[in-house]
Amino acid sequence: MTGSPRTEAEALAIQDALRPQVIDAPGPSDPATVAGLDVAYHEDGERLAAAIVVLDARTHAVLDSAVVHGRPAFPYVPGLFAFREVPTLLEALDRLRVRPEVLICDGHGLAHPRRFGLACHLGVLTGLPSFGVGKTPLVGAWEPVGERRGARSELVDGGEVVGAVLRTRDAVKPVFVSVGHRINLGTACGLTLALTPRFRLPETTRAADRACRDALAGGPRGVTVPRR
DNA sequence: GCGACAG
DNA sequence: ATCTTGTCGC
Repeated sequence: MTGSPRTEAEALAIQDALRPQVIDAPGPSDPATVAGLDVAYHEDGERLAAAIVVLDARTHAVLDSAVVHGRPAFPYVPGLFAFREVPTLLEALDRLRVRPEVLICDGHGLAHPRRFGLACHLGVLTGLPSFGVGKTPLVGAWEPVGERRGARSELVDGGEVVGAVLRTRDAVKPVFVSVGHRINLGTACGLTLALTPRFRLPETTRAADRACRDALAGGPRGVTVPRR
């Protein structure tokens, strides 16, 4: 009942079954390792590459990584997005040698129409603390966010706080942070800020994004840059 | 009915 | 997601 769905109705049933398993806990505010997860799609829409990169939480040095090629497991439907990428991401997670303490996903967690976005899904399936950092909103409304890095505003949907709109760089478009599993919003925002010393997106997300894009392109070859 | 809609 | 460098505005 929790495998890959064939229809939207099955997907909704799986979300309903897994949602009660989300655990509300403080989470590790000072983890030793953090992992970034991301997926890149081939233009043919038939192939994808999923990457997970584990970083030292303090130095941001790469400790481990895994990239797996696969196929989208479900069509793209807002709200059911996780079903596309979860199977391949879980495979990549199995290949890691270093078990990360926190998963940082490219997408939302509770900031989802049924409170079960990708970050919740991966958290419940792996049992690991997780949260999501999205570049654009899926649900919710918020008050204008202060222009300085660190400023945040509550992301509210259906009368409840489902996440935070967080400014990670001065005067740069904010990101959308939401809890996935076994971590709270304050901890998630703190980790997000610790991972954005220079860019809008967390170093974890950037590292995973690079890894899966490189893999799709055929992998880095030597030190030379592709020529005309 | 019309738009919005993570990646 | 992906197509994509320089350009417009403050």
